[in-house]
Parts: sequence; C-alpha cells; structure tokens
Amino acid sequence: MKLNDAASRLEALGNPTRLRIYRTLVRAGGPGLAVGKLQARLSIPASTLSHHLKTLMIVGLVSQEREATTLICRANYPVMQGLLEFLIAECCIDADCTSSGAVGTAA
Amino acid sequence: MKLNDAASRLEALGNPTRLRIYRTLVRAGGPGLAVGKLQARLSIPASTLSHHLKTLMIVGLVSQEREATTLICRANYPVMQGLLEFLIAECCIDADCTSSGAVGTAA
DNA sequence: TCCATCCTTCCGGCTTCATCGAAATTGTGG
DNA sequence: CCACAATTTCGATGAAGCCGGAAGGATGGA
Repeated sequence: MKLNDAASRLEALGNPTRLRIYRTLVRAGGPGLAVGKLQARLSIPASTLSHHLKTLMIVGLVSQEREATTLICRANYPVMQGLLEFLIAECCIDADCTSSGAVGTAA
Repeated sequence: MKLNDAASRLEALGNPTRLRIYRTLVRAGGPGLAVGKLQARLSIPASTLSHHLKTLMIVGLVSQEREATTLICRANYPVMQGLLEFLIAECCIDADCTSSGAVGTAA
C-alpha cells in the first residue's frame, strides 16, 4: 500500500461519524448491513450517511452489493488488514528497538 | 480508547504530510529524531513541520523531549498500539465470521 | 402503468484545514 | 548578559470538508 492510499483511508476513518459507520459495519461482519438499517441504527440523515458511505467506498474500506431493493454494505476486511500492516511496517528499522515495547513486537 | 479519540488520531494520520512525518519517526524508533533532522530529511518548511508536529502531539501520537539545543521527537508506540486495537475490536461480534478471513483473526 | 420504497445527487451555507514567509520566542553556551 | 541557532507563532490565502433538506433516479410489486 502506498503512503497516499493509506493517508486517504486514515482520513476517511478520521471523521467521527464515518468511524462510527465503519465500526458498525465491522461489527456486523459478513452479512453486512443495509443502508436503511445503518441509518436507523445510527440516527444519521440519509443524505449525510450516503455522503460518508461514498467516501468509505472510494477509498475501498467499504463495499456494497444490491439485494432486491436494498443495498447491503460490508466492511472490506483485507483493506483494513493492509492498512494495519502499513502502519506497523518498518517500525524502528533505523534503530534497535527490540526491547522497547514497540508496536511491531506485539502484533 | 473512545471513538472520538480514535477519530482524532486517525484524522491526524490522514494527512499525507503528517503520515510521512509519523512514519519517519516510527522508523527512527527509540532514539527519535530532532525537528531539524526531520525537516532536512523530509524537505518540509519549518513552520509547516512545526504545525504538523503540534497536531501529532496534541492527539498523543508523538512526544518531544529537549536535548541541549534541539528537540527530539519520538513516536508514542503505546498510543499507536491502542489505536490498532480499537480498530479491530469487536470485529463481527454481531455475526459469526470466524472463517471469513476477518481482520481480528490475523492479528 | 402506477406506486411505494430505498437510496443518491444537487445545492447552499458554514466551518475547518493546509501551507508557508516573516517575525517573535526560547534555550544554550560563552 | 549576549549572540546564536533551533523552533514556534502570526497572518493571510486558497482549498476542501461537513451537513441536511429537497429533488431526482432506480427497483420491484400490484
């Protein structure tokens, strides 16, 4: 993952409303959640929710699939996995930190 | 970690310039890096760098310590660790996803 | 065809952010 | 106490984001 991709994804998650949306989808797991269900559960105006979902889709963190009249949203786990790996990659390669409780040692 | 704290930290990392700064510090590890060294290494104007470092400090991702005439910056690993844990916490608790290659299963 | 439902796009207003040069400040060593 | 070097604050400007009501598709059933 390139730095700019990672930054875009982190920025997408940096908005409290979007982070709430995303975590709700993460909790929902494989079955996902319809847009309408999300709206009801989070009490967010439909247009606002749609904006945020679009943002999350563009950066690849969320995917959608139509099922009859409703749109099912799902968290894209591999992308999140890649993002986490990017954040801890190359930790301390410029210095010895094997005993300093650094991030990489706990993952 | 509360949702708003996590969002603030993700937002801080969401700017490409700040992410570059942060990753440079992560790579530097325990010894850290002086502000001036960072500036030279990343070719960022001093005022811009200072602005971004302040942002990273406010959310707790970076800490500073004076050493003679220079200020040493370090990545705050425990905070990053908490952020990663927050992101994968409660994955799929609303559904069974033990075999779907979800994030939590790989960490 | 017509309708009800679900969701998205358009639009407007407001707020916040990113950037960087110049000036001010702070701390060190002599 | 002074001079120097490192870093921060100030100020301005342009760009981008957040939000939500109203209007506009799209989908499936009667």
